[in-house]
Amino acid sequence: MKLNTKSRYAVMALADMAVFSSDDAVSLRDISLRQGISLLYLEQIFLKLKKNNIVKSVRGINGGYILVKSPKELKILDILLALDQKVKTIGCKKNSKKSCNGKSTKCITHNFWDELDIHINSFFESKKLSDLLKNREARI
Amino acid sequence: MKLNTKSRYAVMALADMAVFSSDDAVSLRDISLRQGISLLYLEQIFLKLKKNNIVKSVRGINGGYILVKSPKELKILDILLALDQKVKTIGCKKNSKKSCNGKSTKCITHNFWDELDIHINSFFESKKLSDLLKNREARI
DNA sequence: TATATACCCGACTAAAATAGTCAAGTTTTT
DNA sequence: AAAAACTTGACTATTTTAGTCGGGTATATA
Repeated sequence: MKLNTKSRYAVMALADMAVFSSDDAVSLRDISLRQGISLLYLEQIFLKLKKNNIVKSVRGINGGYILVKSPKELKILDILLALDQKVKTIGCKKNSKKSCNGKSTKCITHNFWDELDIHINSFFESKKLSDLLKNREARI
Repeated sequence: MKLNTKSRYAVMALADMAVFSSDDAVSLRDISLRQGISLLYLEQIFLKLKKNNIVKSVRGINGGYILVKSPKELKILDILLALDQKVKTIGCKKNSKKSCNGKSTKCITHNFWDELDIHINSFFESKKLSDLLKNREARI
């Protein structure tokens, strides 16, 4: 049970932007160098972040990306959703279109998975990007 | 971010055992029929549950499996651990042997993933098998 | 206005994980 | 003896993941 790298790198990259924020756009090249994430991969990730209005882009020679919201307002959940990272443990059986059929023995675990989803989602909902920056060491 | 089927089926199967508990062992054949899970697959799952002392087996013609602990004492976490289902979101980068190297910018997200793990693990730690049975409908 | 920088975007692929099956047992009750 | 049920390792097809590739487009600055 783990988050995929796209989600993790997205959070990492946005945290990087928050740390190195200025009025200027932050280029993927800089993030790539600082965080050790492939530039090509970052492009793919930021495409989704842009589509989901987490960042906006500035094209051209001094271009890059800018956070749409302040780190204090940006929920981690929004980042994960932008990367299609649904927190879904899946109820009952794998392929059931309807998550439950009528037979209730098959649904013994159903409510439990729902609870788990709520538990995890509320964590991501409560955490803001700025929360990640709090405990880090002062020095770069 | 989801639990694999082995883990989910394990919880489902054990919940089934708890519901249909008696002094006798419960056969995998019965669980398979009731829960619609492949018998062969259940065998693989129960092998691990047995190795990890979640169930004990009774061989022979009226054999099957018996819960080692009562559902009230059996933590969901123990079940997941038996299936190798570590709740590890992975810190920092994928392949780093040491989860952090000295450069602290790379560890911006590190504490956050740790917090997430703790959050999820404490959920599984607090929930017992008996908790799954509470809300289910009275009728089979 | 040339050009380098940086975003844009779909398609592709290798590798790993997952879900599940198969074969060939052993044990125990009736 | 025979049938039910557990035991175990190996095998495989499918799916997912992680990441690359190629060929764009936009724009600031020299």
